[in-house]
Amino acid sequence: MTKPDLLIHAAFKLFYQHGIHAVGINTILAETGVAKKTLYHHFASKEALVEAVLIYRDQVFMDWLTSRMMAAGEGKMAVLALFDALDDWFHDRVEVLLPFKGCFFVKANAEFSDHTVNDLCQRHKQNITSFIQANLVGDSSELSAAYLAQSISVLKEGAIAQAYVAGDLDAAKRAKAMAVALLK
Amino acid sequence: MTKPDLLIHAAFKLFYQHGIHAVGINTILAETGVAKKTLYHHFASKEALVEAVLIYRDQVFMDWLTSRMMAAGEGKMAVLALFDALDDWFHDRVEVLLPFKGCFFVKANAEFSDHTVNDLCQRHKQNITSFIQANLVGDSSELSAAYLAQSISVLKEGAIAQAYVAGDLDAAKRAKAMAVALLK
DNA sequence: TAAAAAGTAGACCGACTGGTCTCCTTTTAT
DNA sequence: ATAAAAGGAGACCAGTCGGTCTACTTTTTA
Repeated sequence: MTKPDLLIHAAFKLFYQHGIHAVGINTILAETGVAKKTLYHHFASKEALVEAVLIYRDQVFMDWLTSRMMAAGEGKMAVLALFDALDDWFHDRVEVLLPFKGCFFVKANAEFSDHTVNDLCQRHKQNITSFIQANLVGDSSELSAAYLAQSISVLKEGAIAQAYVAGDLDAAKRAKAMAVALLK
Repeated sequence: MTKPDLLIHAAFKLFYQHGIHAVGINTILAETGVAKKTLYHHFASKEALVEAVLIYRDQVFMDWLTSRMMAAGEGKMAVLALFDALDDWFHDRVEVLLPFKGCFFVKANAEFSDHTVNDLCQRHKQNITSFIQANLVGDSSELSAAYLAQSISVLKEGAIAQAYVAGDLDAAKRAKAMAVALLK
């Protein structure tokens, strides 16, 4: 693994667990054994590393989610599979996502205001909603695909937040039941 | 207003907007004009102030929410009024909650791990779910009040997260529509 | 009115932050 | 083989962090 990737992986793990402001650059260095000079050779600043971490997590999460959804079929089947995937995530059955600690983008977004980080988080959320919507167009429904996709997103966000903050690890199952009713 | 209250108000405003770790004690002092000694006369540490702020916000939020729900009637009517209240909050029509910046407890929870703060956030969420549940017991339904209350909580959390992170300010309206279907 | 409590201003402290720099070694590519 | 790039170890920097302390003033209370 290249040094930048090594740093991004370690940084994500620490940021995800303890928060971004709570983790100093020196902690990441100590964790990886990488020299400070090397870090600043590849990243202009901590901020740049944070952004790289967000982009990395976006890719990992989207790749995982899309593959899980596509494997389940098309249209509504794919959308409902989203909640099965979430359920696996909450119960730590998805290694690539690391032990469940809520949504990294929601958490990162909470630590900044009027910042590039916020844009990256918003874009990540919009990407997911767009992907859901793409699976819904064409399906017969009196409700528009856009409206349905946004509703599904509400269920998805709610399940994640409820599972993490309130410790309700079965939130995805309830969210799925509501999604079934919505898409029927 | 007493000094402790003054500090708590200003601290909440700053923490809510910029994050807890991002706001130093000196910023709060400068904002309020209070002397550092006075702050440490009333609070043992920044941590103690943070906890006081969480308790304060819990009270303000719960008072507002319960009064909005009770004013709408009983049972399902109260529960559905929750989403109307959220819609007002998202659109900055609720002065006591300050301009909408997402859920303070979700944000605070994101900045700590294995900490008193996390317990306070979890308890806040559980209090709300319990209150919802209390409005649902007795209502005829094949689903238990506990299950319904948790589902409503998923919708509520989802609406807040979606409104804040994705900028979908009408998320409460969609959540309400799903709540109507759920409680029917 | 006098003692006690609460408040102010700000110097000061050690610890830590993100970031720079020097010196030296290892790896890579031509 | 050799030059360039990447990496390591860590001293060092200015700034900021939470928190303490002194000296003095204001407010409250009995």
